[in-house]
Amino acid sequence: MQVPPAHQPKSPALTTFLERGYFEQASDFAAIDAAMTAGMMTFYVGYDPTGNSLHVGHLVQVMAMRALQRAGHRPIVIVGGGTASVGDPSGKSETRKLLSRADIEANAAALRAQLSQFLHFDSGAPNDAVMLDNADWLLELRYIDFLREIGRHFTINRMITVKTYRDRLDAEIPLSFLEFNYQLLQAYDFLHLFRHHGCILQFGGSDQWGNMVAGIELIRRMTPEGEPGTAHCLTLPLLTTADGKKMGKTERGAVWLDPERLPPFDYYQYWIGCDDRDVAKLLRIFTELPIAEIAALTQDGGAALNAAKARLAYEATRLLHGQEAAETAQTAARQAFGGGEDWSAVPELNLDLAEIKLIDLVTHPELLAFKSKREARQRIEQGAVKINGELCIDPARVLTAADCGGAYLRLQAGKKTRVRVTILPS
RNA sequence: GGAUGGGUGCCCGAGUUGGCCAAAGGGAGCGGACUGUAAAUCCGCCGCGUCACCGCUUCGUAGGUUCGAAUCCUACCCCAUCCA
Repeated sequence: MQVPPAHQPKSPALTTFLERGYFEQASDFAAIDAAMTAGMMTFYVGYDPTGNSLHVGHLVQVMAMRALQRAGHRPIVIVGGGTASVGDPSGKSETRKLLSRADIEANAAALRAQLSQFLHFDSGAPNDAVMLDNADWLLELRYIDFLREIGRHFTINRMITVKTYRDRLDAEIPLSFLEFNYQLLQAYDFLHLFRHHGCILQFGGSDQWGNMVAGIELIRRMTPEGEPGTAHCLTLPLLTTADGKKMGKTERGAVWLDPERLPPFDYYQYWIGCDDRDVAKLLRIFTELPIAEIAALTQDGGAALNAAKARLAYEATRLLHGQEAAETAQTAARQAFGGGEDWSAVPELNLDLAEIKLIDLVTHPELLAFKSKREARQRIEQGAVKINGELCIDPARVLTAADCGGAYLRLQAGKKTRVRVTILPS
């Protein structure tokens, strides 16, 4: 394990990694730098297809891949269709449930769609990203052959020193043989990619360190004398916010990249609501603004940071959802939170009703500004709700089409919720 | 398998001589004020409802005693530590 040397790396890609904050540690910093300097390098990142959407917590890795691809290197995205049926025990305190093939395939498709926002897969360039499913080579493995060829290179003595296994054993939480094999399979993935796709670098979160190193060692042992047998890995930092929480988690749940789960407007708001202390860091990691520009945006501090946050939110939203969505979100945010009256870009809620009580509106399942009527009543009475800019403290107030002033009603509930409501019986 | 301690609201954690307990305190969260859609601070809320002092459902699960139970009894489940 090496930390980056004091001197600057030679490759643009690694330079970017360092200055933007994607780098944590590497197996051999100088060798990776050399490989990146030499020309197009192939690297890979693995994903567990256990969910159908990525969230902001995954985004550092995505941005890092994007940076490397922009620097001319070739990403391979492994979707762990094979390993998902085993389950990575890393960072998990419990044995996880297994997924069906159909789920895995659907999740893989969703993953590819989201990554396509950040990486090019089909541009025709030599460094187009490639997505592979490790089920393609893992499922056909034959047990005895695998044991003889791969298993012989691993010692139990060494394997149980890996932190993720160590922790499980120390805590005496059952670690099944199935899960124990995860490391071998991931190492085998790396070997497969090394041999068949010329992949020499893997990166991932620091919880993947042990698995990645296992791959490097396997490759070294399996490579005949005289052939280049080096592979490398590096880890990305786990981001936390200034108040010590994991990036991308809010009380309302994860910050999803899927617009069906989290509309662009809310995605934009997530970024703009960040802590002052995090702005510069977030701009470096989640946007592609030049470092000098970021410095200029954030140098004044104080209220001037709001401009930087707006830029952060805009850029981050643009990368994920495109320019149009980003502009819409920006316009909507300025109107809704800046006291504007033109809410045409603000998210809307259409009600096919003649009338609705304020308390019912605010707890409407699609809005859920407050999670129960009891809470809603209290908040309304505390002055949390404004209708068309007017404070309304009567939970029983009845709203009709007349309140929409011909178009829509501007509802603000608490600090975050801004919705354009139309009440119109069909 | 045996012994002991323990399971309380989102989390931590009081409460177990039965009523004053919807349950102290802290944290998180939410709302308001102040600000800059930030932080800090202050005030308020923080089980649910057709809701000010009313009703309903909560203190591992299921029964029981009692006018009344988180608090007592019985069985069961789970957790921690120690012994075998």
